[in-house]
Amino acid sequence: MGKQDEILARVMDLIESMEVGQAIPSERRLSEQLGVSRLTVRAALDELVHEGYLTRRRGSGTYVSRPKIAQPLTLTSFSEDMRRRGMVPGSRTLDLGTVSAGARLGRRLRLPPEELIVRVRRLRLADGEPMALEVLHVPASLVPGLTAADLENSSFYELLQDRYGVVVASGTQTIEPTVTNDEESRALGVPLHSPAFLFERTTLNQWGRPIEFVRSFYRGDRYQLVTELLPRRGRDGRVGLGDARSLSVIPVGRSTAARSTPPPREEDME
Amino acid sequence: MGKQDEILARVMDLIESMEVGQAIPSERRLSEQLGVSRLTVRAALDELVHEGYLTRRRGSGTYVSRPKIAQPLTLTSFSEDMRRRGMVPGSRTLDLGTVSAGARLGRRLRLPPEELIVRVRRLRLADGEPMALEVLHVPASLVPGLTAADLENSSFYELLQDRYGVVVASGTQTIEPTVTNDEESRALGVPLHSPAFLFERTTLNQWGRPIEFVRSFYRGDRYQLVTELLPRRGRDGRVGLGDARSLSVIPVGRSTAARSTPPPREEDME
DNA sequence: AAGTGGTCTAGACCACGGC
DNA sequence: CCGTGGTCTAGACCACTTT
Repeated sequence: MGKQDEILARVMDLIESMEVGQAIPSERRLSEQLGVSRLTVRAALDELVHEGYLTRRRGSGTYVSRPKIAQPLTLTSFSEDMRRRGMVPGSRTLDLGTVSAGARLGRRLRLPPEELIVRVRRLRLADGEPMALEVLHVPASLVPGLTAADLENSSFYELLQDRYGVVVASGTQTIEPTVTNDEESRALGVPLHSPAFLFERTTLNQWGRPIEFVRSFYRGDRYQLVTELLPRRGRDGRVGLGDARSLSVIPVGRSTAARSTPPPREEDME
Repeated sequence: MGKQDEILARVMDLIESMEVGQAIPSERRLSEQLGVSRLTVRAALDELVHEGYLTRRRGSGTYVSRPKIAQPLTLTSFSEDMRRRGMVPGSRTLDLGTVSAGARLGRRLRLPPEELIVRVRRLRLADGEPMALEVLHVPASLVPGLTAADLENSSFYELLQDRYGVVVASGTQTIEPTVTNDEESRALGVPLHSPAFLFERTTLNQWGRPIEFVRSFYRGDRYQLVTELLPRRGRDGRVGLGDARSLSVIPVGRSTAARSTPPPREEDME
């Protein structure tokens, strides 16, 4: 564990005992008090600024920011995301079984087609309402003895780490627009052919081996992606909008009423 | 312009003259050759690594990477994005007119409802094929004398900066899944009720004043969002997948054939 | 053993904000 | 004016990869 991480934790504690808008001690003061160089302090603060906990004002100071409404979410932990939004997360396992991978899944998980995988379909709920339908695929050899109950009460990633010693290290996720089919509509409680996000995520462990492949259907009427666009100097010195950092998935809306097909949306601006 | 930016440009030039997989000079050598400290070199390389041009291997060296298939795109410059994909971008202005803002647009652009705005509908093409339908709204006072021809041949942001002295500084973009309506289907050449991304972007200048509000409909059969998920230590020291950095918009597929409604998609894994 | 990236140090100058 | 964040320097040690 580097000093930077230690500093980060210390400052995080400090922030939590402070009011929004208050200035934290200056970088020089912190480096002195904590016995590290200013650069080390800065590196730690950089992270907290990037994550939205702090705001810097040149010539003035560094301030505790209100956790942004569109605070970056993990894209991976549904439960934590919902809790951060003040909603009560839930999970209902629809079915769980072992099947052979087949060609397509084998390719995604880099397994021979005859290898066994555990396939779990589950419904993700927020405040009791269906938000997403998730189909999880994991090599069966990785999770011996996995039951539906295991998934109801704890994070799958925590389970992987604590019980199976599997550590997630990286992943890739693609996002597409789609419309719900018959089965998805029923599960999510939306009209047939409603707009939805299709997330496909492949997760790797520390050695680059695929751990899981997940397909999730998120209700389009309750989910929005938000990105903040930051300025970026072009190669020619020009300024434009660049990196889309801090992609957030935010639940929106409240209506539970059934809708017609195709679902209404805010009319075009005229 | 800081030294870091100069170094960045120098290294960028260097990279372009090298083969993928070759190692660039070590950080120490670069700092010596370029007459700056190693930290400055590192800061510059950090950016290039973040943008995917370079890969670091500890104990070994820093290598030119193949521009990733899912190289981070700007989300804002359609033309540049398409060129990076090796496609020929195009733009066809469907109509351009001046209307009063009204309540909703006025709110988005922070203008009184009676204020005039320029509204432009244009089709974005790649290799001659429609990819997206874009509706652009700009306060009329910002862009006096704007014509359809202006938009055909140059980037709108370049135009803003060069002719009108308006500098984009930040922005927020939301992304939703939707289905195309009648008009959008015709414009994009896809069946009615095809899945599509709806991007809504509000762009601000350096003083936080809204410059533009853009609604774009991207064909769901040609576009995918890709995010890389990076590990992130939790506050409790646990490791999970965290920040979704480098959101990319990538065009996919090639088919131009009309499809049924609802459009087919890869069948569910079984 | 030599060279690499990863981290850290102690100090410096600059541009900017607020007094 | 002084204190702030933003940038840069020259040097150091470590863990790691390569030979």
